[in-house]
Amino acid sequence: MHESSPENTTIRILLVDDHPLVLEGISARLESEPGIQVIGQASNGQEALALAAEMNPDVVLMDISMPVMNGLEAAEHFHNDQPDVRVLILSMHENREYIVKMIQSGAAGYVLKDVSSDELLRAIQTVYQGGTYFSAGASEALFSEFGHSDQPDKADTGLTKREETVLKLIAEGQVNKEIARTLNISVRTVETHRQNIKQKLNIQTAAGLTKYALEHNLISL
Amino acid sequence: MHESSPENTTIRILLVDDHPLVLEGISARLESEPGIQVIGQASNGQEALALAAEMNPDVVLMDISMPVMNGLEAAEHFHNDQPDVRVLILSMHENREYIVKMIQSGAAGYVLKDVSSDELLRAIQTVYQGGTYFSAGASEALFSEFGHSDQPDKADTGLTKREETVLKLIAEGQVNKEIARTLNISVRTVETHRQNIKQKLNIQTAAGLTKYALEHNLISL
DNA sequence: TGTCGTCTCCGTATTACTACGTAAATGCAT
DNA sequence: ATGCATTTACGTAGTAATACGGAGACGACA
Repeated sequence: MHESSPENTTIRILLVDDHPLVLEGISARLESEPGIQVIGQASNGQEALALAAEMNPDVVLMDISMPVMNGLEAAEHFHNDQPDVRVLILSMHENREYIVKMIQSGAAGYVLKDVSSDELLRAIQTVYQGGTYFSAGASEALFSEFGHSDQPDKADTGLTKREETVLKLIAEGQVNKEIARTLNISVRTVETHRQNIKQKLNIQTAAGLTKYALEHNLISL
Repeated sequence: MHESSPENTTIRILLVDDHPLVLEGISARLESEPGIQVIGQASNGQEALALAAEMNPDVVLMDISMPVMNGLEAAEHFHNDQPDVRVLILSMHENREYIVKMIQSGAAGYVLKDVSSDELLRAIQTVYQGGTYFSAGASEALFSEFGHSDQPDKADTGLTKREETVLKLIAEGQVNKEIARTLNISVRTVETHRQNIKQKLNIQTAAGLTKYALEHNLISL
């Protein structure tokens, strides 16, 4: 990882935002902090990637919505091409989808644009040290989903219990004959269930059924 | 939320750990910090809940494994009964299951016991302000599960490029005829690919192929 | 140059699945 | 007890997929 005593080291930051005003504002706030150095600015993801390759920043502080290449794509590229760079997203969107996507794209943190400079500083230090930071709104949005919404909530499929059972077995890759043996019913019955399921879900292929089952948390990988 | 300038406010902390030594050590380290005040100590979850009800701490810094009532249960109780209290878990376990469970129980953060006091301080401030904090090891463990973690790591499948392409289409639910049209090849060719794929992967059904494709991140839901 | 792997295509026979339909037994609710 | 959904099962016909097989074109690499 990085240094063991980060407060003694200067964290080199690349700022990425398509609004010059925002860029300047944040830059000014950060520059006044000891231990923080803004080594570059970019106005879109493409620029950011190029600049980062040159300057090798510790942390990229980046907006999501940008022209040319948005923060999402950029984060992915960073993650693949320059994995040492920690990407901290600075966004106005409190949208769960966004946040989850960002994390999946390899971002190390997500702070909302209404945070105090104090909190922003802390976020930067956190991600710099390898941690993960979500500001209040972000973490609420995030964990209300997978966190403590108790169950992986099996959505209502409109299927009967038996049909769900059959669907699971299909999704797991069993053929009708195996399913019949498993459930101690005839192959014909399995076929009937299979038909009904496909009809109800409007899905044509076995592969599609598996995908459906996974999407709806009937089975897991 | 709380104060807007937290560095001017004293964060009142309740320490919970069943090892007196750990309790003292952390207490000493934290007390030397301005802005932090350890207002109480408890040696198990039950004590912690009782003490917290009296003293109304801002942050509960708590171990997981404890006698009488462990951190998990305690966190749940805090979440339900004293939701204003921010629970920060201090654990030696880097186990994903643990971390996920803690979050589901309403913990606001999870730091490993090997963190620096500097990082611990930052974690405390973060959760105090309503954020979520995971130290490096914790966030790695956490997000390797539900997100993406490091790479979507398209594992080596032993399949050729063409076969992977076909597999993707199969997994998406296309039938051979559609795949043939999509790729501008004959149905027979698709069949051949399909056979080779199944043979290589030792999978019998289309559903199984879909599952495989998902497991190996060839497609996503 | 020659071999190897890949991609392409086809034939034949068999098996699995689909699309329709029918219908009996069961359990649950009104 | 009657009605309704569910689960079970079968018939027939057709389509899709599989299990074998062979084979030509092409590029990479030795």
